[in-house]
Amino acid sequence: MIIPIPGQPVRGSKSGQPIMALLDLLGRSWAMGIVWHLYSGPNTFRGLQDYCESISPTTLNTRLKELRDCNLIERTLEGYTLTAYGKELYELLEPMGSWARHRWTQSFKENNNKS
Amino acid sequence: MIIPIPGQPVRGSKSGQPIMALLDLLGRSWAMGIVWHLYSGPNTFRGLQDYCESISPTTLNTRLKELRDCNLIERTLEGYTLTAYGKELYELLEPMGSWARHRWTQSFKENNNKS
DNA sequence: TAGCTTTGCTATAAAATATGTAGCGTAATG
DNA sequence: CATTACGCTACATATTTTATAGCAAAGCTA
Repeated sequence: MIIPIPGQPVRGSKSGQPIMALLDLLGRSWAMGIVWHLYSGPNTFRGLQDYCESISPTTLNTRLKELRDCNLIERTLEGYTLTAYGKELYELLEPMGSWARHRWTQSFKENNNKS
Repeated sequence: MIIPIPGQPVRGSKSGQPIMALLDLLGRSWAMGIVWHLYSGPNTFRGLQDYCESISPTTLNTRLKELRDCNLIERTLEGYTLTAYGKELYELLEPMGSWARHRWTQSFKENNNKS
């Protein structure tokens, strides 16, 4: 699996615009979920496996490697942890949580009238 | 493919927490790229195909259906367009663009010293 | 120190998802 | 009519993810 690094061609962008590389990275299964979860504190491999109910160890390991290579997480004595960059990214992701709960959920209620 | 709707079980969350449903939806290939791109204006199926250099029509069509079912895009006379909800979501995504350019890119430069 | 448990992870096969290519039906244009 | 562009479907192939088993290393515990 190609590691999406800004400035290098990635899935969906030959120019390797940073945002495209980031969307590629975060678009892989479980990537955002891992970042989201680690914000609540460091966790072990098995702990993450439990959190991501249906992730396979193969995929978890692949994702962890990618996120490490992309400077978002690192390993410490306490387990996998968000780096400073990872925390910054989480903080950008966070507003999506309340938006999803309050606004997005609402949108499904408006559509009873649809076909 | 299961459409991730808040409140219903989705990939990675039996409880269907809205944020998990959203991460599932946006985590699918090209989903974020489509939202990102449509913010610059309505576009046609073929226009989106060109933008997403390597997407197949099959996947594009699947993704468009999902995004429509999830109230983020709709079809108008001008082509596919972000809904008001889609625009709100884009605005949450937008800060990631400059973060990727300025901060994330920087993180790769710091790591020359690594193994 | 021998056994048991936990942890991080690999191997492998099967299932799910995405790509690549061809091309159909419709509508507009000439 | 013929040509073109559009939205999309079909289908075979390739890639990615899951599911399951299990191994090697480290930490108890007796």
